[in-house]
Amino acid sequence: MTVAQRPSPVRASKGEETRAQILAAAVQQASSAGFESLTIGSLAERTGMSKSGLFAHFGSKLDLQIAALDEAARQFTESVFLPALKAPRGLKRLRALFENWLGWPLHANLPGGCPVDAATREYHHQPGPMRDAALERQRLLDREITRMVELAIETKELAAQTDASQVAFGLSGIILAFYRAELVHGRDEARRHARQALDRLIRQHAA
Amino acid sequence: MTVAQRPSPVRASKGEETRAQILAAAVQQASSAGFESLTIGSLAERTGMSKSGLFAHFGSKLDLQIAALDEAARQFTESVFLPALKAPRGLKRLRALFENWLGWPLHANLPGGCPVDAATREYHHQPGPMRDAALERQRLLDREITRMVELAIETKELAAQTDASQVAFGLSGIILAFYRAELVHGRDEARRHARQALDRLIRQHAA
DNA sequence: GACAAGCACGAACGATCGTTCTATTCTAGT
DNA sequence: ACTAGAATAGAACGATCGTTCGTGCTTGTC
Repeated sequence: MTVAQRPSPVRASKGEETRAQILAAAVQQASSAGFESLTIGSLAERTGMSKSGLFAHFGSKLDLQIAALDEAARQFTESVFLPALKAPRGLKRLRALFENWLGWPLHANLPGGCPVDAATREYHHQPGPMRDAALERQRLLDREITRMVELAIETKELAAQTDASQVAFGLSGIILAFYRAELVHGRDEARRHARQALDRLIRQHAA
Repeated sequence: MTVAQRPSPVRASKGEETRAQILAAAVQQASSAGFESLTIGSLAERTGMSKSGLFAHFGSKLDLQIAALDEAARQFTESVFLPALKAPRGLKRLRALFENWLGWPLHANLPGGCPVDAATREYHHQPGPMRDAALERQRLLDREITRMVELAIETKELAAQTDASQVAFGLSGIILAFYRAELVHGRDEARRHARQALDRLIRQHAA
């Protein structure tokens, strides 16, 4: 969920190509069943490779998990964050981010919602590289969102005394509640509630 | 002169007692590492039992997981929901529920937040008894919260035209954002943001 | 004190886990 | 076209998974 880190070359080598395929499958599986479900065996079957052949691309299960987390963050940046930057700074951009975010799991075929969120929940109590990586991503994300809110203050669309981090808190709550409501009440009702909640949040802090 | 030697006044049978101990450990572990991490072996080590001895209490891993989910829901009802019912209906009760909820994971030593939430995320894409049970719990919870909001409308503390389910959506978002912010920014800041978000939510729908 | 029932243990099962080897196939630069 | 190195497969390892089975303790009842 941060800035892109690797521009893709024109033609990747065979190895990098299959590695990318593996990671794509890994992200999907992690989204729906958690990063701990990323077993070498199941992933090998899913991609039609041998266990050892797949394993050789990463060297250890932990490295595979971290690579999958990075890939999930990269996808988020690519599908949600960067497109929002095309909108003019301020509320328009904030709303664009929000809409991209709501549609992301469906569009990217990530049935379990944001994988980084899943990882954060999964590892927050188990010290180690996965926990560190997930929390770092979340911090970065928070910083980006807060910055976007600050831009909306600078454009005077939000009141000058607005607490940007408080708005970011509210925004993350709407997204999280949306993912939950999507499961409990269905997509349409979840969208309706989420949009209304965002409108109310913005209205409340409007200049 | 028969000495009735009963260690505790109302003592459940030995079996039920150890079963309860196992479930208590299971709920804690599920909270921090997910229900899929509930392996017979690790749970046996944690409780100082043998694998087969522990296993005999449940008959299958699935039954153990479901029992753990039920126990988590029972704990939530006992520690969060029922105490709130002592407050007078309306906003007071809603606020009591909210405060109990915020403090629950810490007080109940559930480092990973609400286990039912964790289960919902973990299984929502894998059809089966766990998914069904988790979603059913969430629906029940939503109904209870919505009902509490409706009571606050009846007491005229909230506006008559308030959409109770929308307020319930907002409330769940605040709770979810709180759990997340607790990990990313620490408990104090998370509490501050959560309380202010609740105040704003209530003010917005106040009569 | 005998006896049935409830309860826990230890050993073992097949399956799968992550990982390490060696061997074979394929790709890419010349 | 040749070849060095990258990429993949296959077999096997010890560990752990969920589960079964047979056995021995406890416990409460006659």
